[in-house]
Order: sequence, then C-alpha cells, then structure tokens
Amino acid sequence: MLSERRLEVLRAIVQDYVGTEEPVGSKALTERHRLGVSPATVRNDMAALEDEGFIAQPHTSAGRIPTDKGYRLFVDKLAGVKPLSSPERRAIQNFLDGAVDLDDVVGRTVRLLAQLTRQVAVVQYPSLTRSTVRHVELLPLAPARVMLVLITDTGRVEQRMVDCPTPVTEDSLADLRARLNSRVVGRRFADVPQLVQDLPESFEQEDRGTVSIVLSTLLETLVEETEERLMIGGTANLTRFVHDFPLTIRPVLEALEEQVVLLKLLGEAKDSGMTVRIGHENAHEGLNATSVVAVGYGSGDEAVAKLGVVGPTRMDYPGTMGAVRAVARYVGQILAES
Amino acid sequence: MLSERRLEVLRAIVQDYVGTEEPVGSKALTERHRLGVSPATVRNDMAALEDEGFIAQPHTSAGRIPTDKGYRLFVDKLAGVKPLSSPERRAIQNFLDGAVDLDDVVGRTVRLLAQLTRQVAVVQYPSLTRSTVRHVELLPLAPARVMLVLITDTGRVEQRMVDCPTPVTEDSLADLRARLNSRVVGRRFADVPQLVQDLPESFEQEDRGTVSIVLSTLLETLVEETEERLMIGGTANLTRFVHDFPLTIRPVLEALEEQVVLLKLLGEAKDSGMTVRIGHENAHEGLNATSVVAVGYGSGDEAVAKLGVVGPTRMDYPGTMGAVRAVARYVGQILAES
DNA sequence: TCTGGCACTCACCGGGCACGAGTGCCAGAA
DNA sequence: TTCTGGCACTCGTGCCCGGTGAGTGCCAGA
Repeated sequence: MLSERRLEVLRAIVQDYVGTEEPVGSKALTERHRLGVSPATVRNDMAALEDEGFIAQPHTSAGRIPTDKGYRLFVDKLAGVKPLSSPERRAIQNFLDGAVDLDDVVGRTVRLLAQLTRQVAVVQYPSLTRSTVRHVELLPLAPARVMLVLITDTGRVEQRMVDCPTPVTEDSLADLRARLNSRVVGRRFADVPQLVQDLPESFEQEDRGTVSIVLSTLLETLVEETEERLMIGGTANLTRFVHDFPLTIRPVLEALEEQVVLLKLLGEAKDSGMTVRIGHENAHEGLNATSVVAVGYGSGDEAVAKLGVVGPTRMDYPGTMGAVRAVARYVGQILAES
Repeated sequence: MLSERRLEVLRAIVQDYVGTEEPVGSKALTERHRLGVSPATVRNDMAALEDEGFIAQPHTSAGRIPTDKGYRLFVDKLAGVKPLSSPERRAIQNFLDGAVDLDDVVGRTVRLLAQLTRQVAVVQYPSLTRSTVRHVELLPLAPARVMLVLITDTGRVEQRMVDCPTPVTEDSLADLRARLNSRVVGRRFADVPQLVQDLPESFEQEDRGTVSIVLSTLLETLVEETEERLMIGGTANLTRFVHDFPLTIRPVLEALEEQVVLLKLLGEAKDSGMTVRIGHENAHEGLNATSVVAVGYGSGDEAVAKLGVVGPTRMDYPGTMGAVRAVARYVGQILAES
C-alpha cells in the first residue's frame, strides 16, 4: 500500500501538471508544495509511484506525468468535488431562467457548461421513454391525412404525418383523440404500448384501419425517438491544447460528430451520481486521450437524461465535477418548474 | 487588362495550389500544364499578376500563391460550376429520401454536404417568416393554461405555453381555434399580424383577455423564431489543414459556435443564385482565412432558407459549388413533396 | 514578344555543441 | 529504517552554421 506521503506526492504531481501542462520534477515539486522533505526523498517516492504505474516519464531526463491509472486514483481517493462560488451559482440560475422553451434550455445549458468548464459540453435532450405524456393531438390536414403531435411533460414535441386508408370524419377523430388521451396522459412512454393495445377493438369496423395506423405511427415514433437527440458546444475549447496534441484533436471532433458514439458514452454513465471515465477507460478509440465527466439530470428524483463534458485527461477534475453537478441540478429545477 | 495567357497562368496556379497546398513556381507550372511557353515567360506573367495583386509570394525564394483577389477573379471569370457525377446524384437522392421529419432532413443534409465537400457544412432551418401556416392548434392543458402549437408547410413545429387571465372553456377555445385557422391557414407568416389584428373585437368581452394573450403569444413566436435555427456538421474536416494553420482553426470554431455570426453569414448571401465570399470579404474576423459558399433553397421557386459550406480560401471552388447547388436542389424537392 | 542564361536570395535540412532540468544511486546522518 | 546531500549521467532543447536547391529577377539575343 502507498504511504500517506506518496499519495500526497501524487496529488501534488496531478495538481501541478494540470496547472502547467508540463512534466513535473522533484525539485519543482518540493518548492511549490510544503511536503517537508527533500527532493531526493520525493525522487524515491516518484520511483515507487512509477513502479506502481501511477505516473510515467515521457523520456528519460524529464519530469513525471500522471497516467490514466494515476488520475483514477486521484479522482477516487484524493480529490473532492469543488463546489462553485455563490456568484457562479447565481450566474447559472440567472442564465438558465431566461429560457423560453426546451430547445432554449438545452442550448443555454450547453453554452453554460462549456463556458464554466472551458471544455466541450454535451447535453442530452430529456428522454422520451422515461418521460410522461402530456398530450396527444390529432390534426386533420386533409380528408385522409392526419398529423399526430406528441407532447411530453418536459416540453418536447414530436410530430408525424399519418396517411389513413379511408377518409376520417372530424367526429371520429375527436373520439379517437379523447379515448387515446384518457388512456395515456400522465403515463410513462414506456407503458404506452400496452395501454393502447386493445384500443382498435373498441371502434367501429370502418374506423379500425385508421385507428390502428395512427397507433402504429405513435408507437413507431416512440421507438425511433428513443435514439435520443443531443446538443454539443464549446468545441473551440479543444484548441486550447492544440500545441501538445494537434493530432489528437481530429479523432475527438470525429467522435463528437457521431451522435451514436456520444449517446453510448453518456449511456455508460451511471444513472445517479457522477461518472468519470478517464482516457483508455473510454471504449471509443478517438477518446482515449480524453476524460468524460457525466451525470444524470431530471425534473424529479429520477434522471430523464444525462449531461457532461469531454476534455483532456489532464483536466481540473474537482472543478469540472463541481460545475457539472451544479449545472445538472439547476437544469433539473428549471424542468420541474415548466 | 490581362492577356488571355496570363489568365490561363492564374488558373493554373489556383488549380495547382489547391491540389498541392504548396506555393507553385514557374518551372513546375510549365511542366504540369501545356502552356506552350517557357518558364521565363511564365515568370514575367507572374510578375505582372503579382503587380495587379492576384498572387503573392510567401517569401522571396518561394513560388506564388493566389490572393483573395486572385481567387475572386478565378471564381468570377475562370471557373465553372462542376456538375456532380450521376452516381453522386443518385447517392444524394437515396440518402435524403430516407428522412422521416424536418429535423432528419436537415440533419441528413448537413452530413451529406460535409461528406461531399469534405468541409464544414451549415444548413439553416426553413424560415418561419417566409413559410406559410399549415395549422394552428390550441390545446387546453389546465383550466387557465393553453398550449399553442404552430405548424408550417415545411413541417416545422413550434409550441408555446399560454397562461390565460381567466379559465377558458373547451367551447370558446374551439371557437377561437376555428376562426384563427380560417384566417391564417395557407397564408405567409409575414402576413399573419395584420390578418388577426381585428380578431379580439369579434369575441365576447369575457373571452377577449384570453384571445388577445393567445394572439400576442403567437405574434411573439413569429418574432422570436425569426432568429432562425441552424445545424452545422463536418467540423472534423477543419483538421485536414491543421498542419499549415493550426492557429487559424480556433477562431473558425469560435465563429461556428455563434449562431448569430453564421446566420448573418448566410443572410448576406443573395436570395437566388450562389454566393461565394472569399477570405477578407467575410465581415467576421475569425473567418478571414476561409471562404463561404452559400445558396438559397426552398420547396418552390422561392428560397425559404439557405445552406452552404465553410472552408479554407484554398478550396476546390468548382467542385464545392457543384455540390452545394446539387444538394440545395434535392432538399428543395424533398421539402416540396412532404 | 519570347527565350535561355546567369547571378542571387533564402527557406530548409542535418550535424555539432553547449546547456540544464531531471534522474538514479550511494554513503552518511537522524 | 528513513531521509538527505552529493555526484555522475542522460537526453531533450535551443542555437549556430554551412550546404543544397527551388525559385526569382534581369538581361541580351532571337
């Protein structure tokens, strides 16, 4: 087991490296931190830490930098979550309070998170499957054409065109609308399929074609939209470290463009509590030099979606985690209010 | 005025430079193009072109590269628009045909354009002000709470919450819905304000409060949403030239993150026909090293929005213009069908 | 007006060299 | 046993320097 002081040395190395972006040597370390021992002692500790795989040397006559394993230990044992200052908290609230609709909430959240952490921010739209139905609307556009509009409790709206096999009257449409809503309003999306299962049977023969096609479109929408949407921002922050890995930036940008990858990334995060994935812990190759800090957010106790940031493994973990957690909380509040 | 051959030399320089990304000298030029004259002659022509400001030398003993002015002349006089191959056209159509809703159309368009041009693609959502109303829906959510849903002929849906001063009955809401729709369906958004101007007067005193707040919310939505939405993609393509301007990439990413800047950029493009803005012709400083190729698209003759690409001034103009034009046409068709 | 020749410029490349940060090891002190 | 100071060693970085070659401008002659 590592002694108390060796852990302290690791913490100091991580902190210095995050700050300076340069390998840190034994002498500099004793000068900047009150370790109470000489550089020679620190060197011995460093050798031990290197044996254990927590730090590494880029080349022989250079200082040490933390490895992924080193950051992992730092995050798990050595670092807390740094709470935001109260001016920062006020700023978050003010900024988010101005949002007019869901798109706006998500957009503002992304910008906010990118600005606070100075990294790339990713925010998932509230998931349909975990949301509840606020309203289903059926609009007659033409005799045999209906628009299906789905509204969630989180304010999200989805619409689909439905071509009916036979012309539908305003009356039977109103009937369907009423019966449909009475069954599904307030229920979770995941439960909708079985709630409407027997609905066609209760209609006249002539309307059943229309009813079942409307229902199947509704169910399709649920399935299709389960592949969630998300928004990203702050990609310009990637250029902050372009000087030491100009070639690392490309795979990251590519990964960020693939929603599938990002959704998987957020999906891997735990539902509650914060998840930190460091370097090679990320399955996607392009993100092997980055860390992801993600957390679920929601209007109530339960997470309806996730948000987080993507940055270099060499990031300020306590600060980033603090910002991510704070933003998630405030977004949850905003959603609960609307 | 420049002689025919000098223009030919300029064209050759632009083509070679776009291909190789390296300053092009007189000797290489005569070897790769059948100009029918010696390097010495070309040198004289180059000197003349440099005097006129069409090309420049990065440093004394190097070849020439085109200036913004040189590219401008190339685009205006020397380059055509390169039509796509028919496999490419088929691929576009197949890819766009699979779209299920407006978001999907725009998303696919962005990816397509980024892939075809290997540059950053920007697609504006169909504008509200130039669209027509397909339907306005009013949904009672609570006794004094109504959701306003606005549907455009291009498939776009906007919704707003309305808090009414007094509880509204289902009947009076239906009445308002019917009268509202009879006035505005099929009309252009820009005309809506004056079409509904006198509507409150025709209602009973007790409902006027509700009517006017619904209308004002509707009008607000029109104004707010005039600041359009857009989608971008292909930012990973920026890294293709990271080797010669690693520091240029940052301002570009920053500019791309500001929707306002992009909207202005597209807004400056002509409504019809293609617009090419080269280097310093772009007002925004961050984009001084990039060119923007933009064009309007729409379901009919008229443009409802714009799309385009952002790339280095050293881009394949004929090919890019061809791709942008083709994609715009197909998107227009898709929108017209839905 | 074009061409070949010629002198000149200057970015780029590779080698050699000094510098210095950082290391590992060891003997002696606490 | 643990820490400390000293010392030799490594090696990346920055700098200078000369050679090379692509490219130029100019000029005299066709």
